[in-house]
Amino acid sequence: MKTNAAIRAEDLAESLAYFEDFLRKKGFKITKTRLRIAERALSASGHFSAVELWSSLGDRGASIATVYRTLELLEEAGLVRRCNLAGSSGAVYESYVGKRRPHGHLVCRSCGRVIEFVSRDLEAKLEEIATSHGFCLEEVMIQGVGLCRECREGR
Amino acid sequence: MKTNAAIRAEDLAESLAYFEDFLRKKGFKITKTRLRIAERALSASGHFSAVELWSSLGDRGASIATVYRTLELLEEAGLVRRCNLAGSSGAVYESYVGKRRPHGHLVCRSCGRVIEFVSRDLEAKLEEIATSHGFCLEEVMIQGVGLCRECREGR
DNA sequence: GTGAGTGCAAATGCTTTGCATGATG
DNA sequence: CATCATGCAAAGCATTTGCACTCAC
Repeated sequence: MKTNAAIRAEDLAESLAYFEDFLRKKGFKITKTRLRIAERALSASGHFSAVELWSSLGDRGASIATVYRTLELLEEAGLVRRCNLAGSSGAVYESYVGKRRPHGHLVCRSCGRVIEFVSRDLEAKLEEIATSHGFCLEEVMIQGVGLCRECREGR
Repeated sequence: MKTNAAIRAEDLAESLAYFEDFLRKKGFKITKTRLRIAERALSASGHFSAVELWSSLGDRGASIATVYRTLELLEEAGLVRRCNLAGSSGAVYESYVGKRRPHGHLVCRSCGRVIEFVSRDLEAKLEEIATSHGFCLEEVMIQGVGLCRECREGR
């Protein structure tokens, strides 16, 4: 699992502090294991699976069960997003540190590359559609599947 | 599994004929089992899982393995779409008979209800974004998660 | 010290696969 | 009658759960 060199140390620290607050407010305990998992998850670049995160922690890091349990907490805290990218069998996660805005994904069905994009127009339009159905929109998942430039041009 | 009263018999027949053609062209065999599964899948209303389809066929219908294998063929033929709706653990499928246009879903996180919508604006916008990234868009999955009118108004 | 958190291993649920048998072109 | 399709059961994988032990508060 790659960690992001571009992530600002202060953003990470802020998010970790936020996570601690979240745990306190919910009456959950602040444990070394939770913080270890949170730090790794939040500083990840790109998308990662629970198993990838788990193995990147190495021995004595945490058990896979606890990784799943902690990722759920991080998601609840709004610090991490779980998404089902087309083509992958399981769920993948992404850190929201430094980019809280919702965004969409373009997934290349050939090389698996994921391109992220943000579009207020798209969000606004979907919000409008939801409202017209009396639906209260909380989360948006927009995904396009196809071929990226590199794969179209013969790699 | 519900079958759709609103589906037109001629649409279904046309799609089944198309599936047979597809099988012939690909050199696959046209078997009773495949046609049985196809007919049920194509005439379904709403979303259904492979297991739901399988159990709706009853004894002597088909094995679950063959249901999966046939759904894959139907998807390849473009007659059925497989989608990962938020909240459900496995994949669900939907028939494209009578509504070939791509469409999005609003999924209620409380009752699981799925509202379908079609928006050319949304599609066009996503197409535009993809193009600007040199990405060749083949398939679109748009999903909103939240609360439907009924659940917001206290069921 | 007490209850929540953790690791472990077993259980689960969905999906795929290997292989012997059966049906299709 | 040669293949491909099917059923069955077993395997696979991601994820969840039960339970005894450990740690944070």
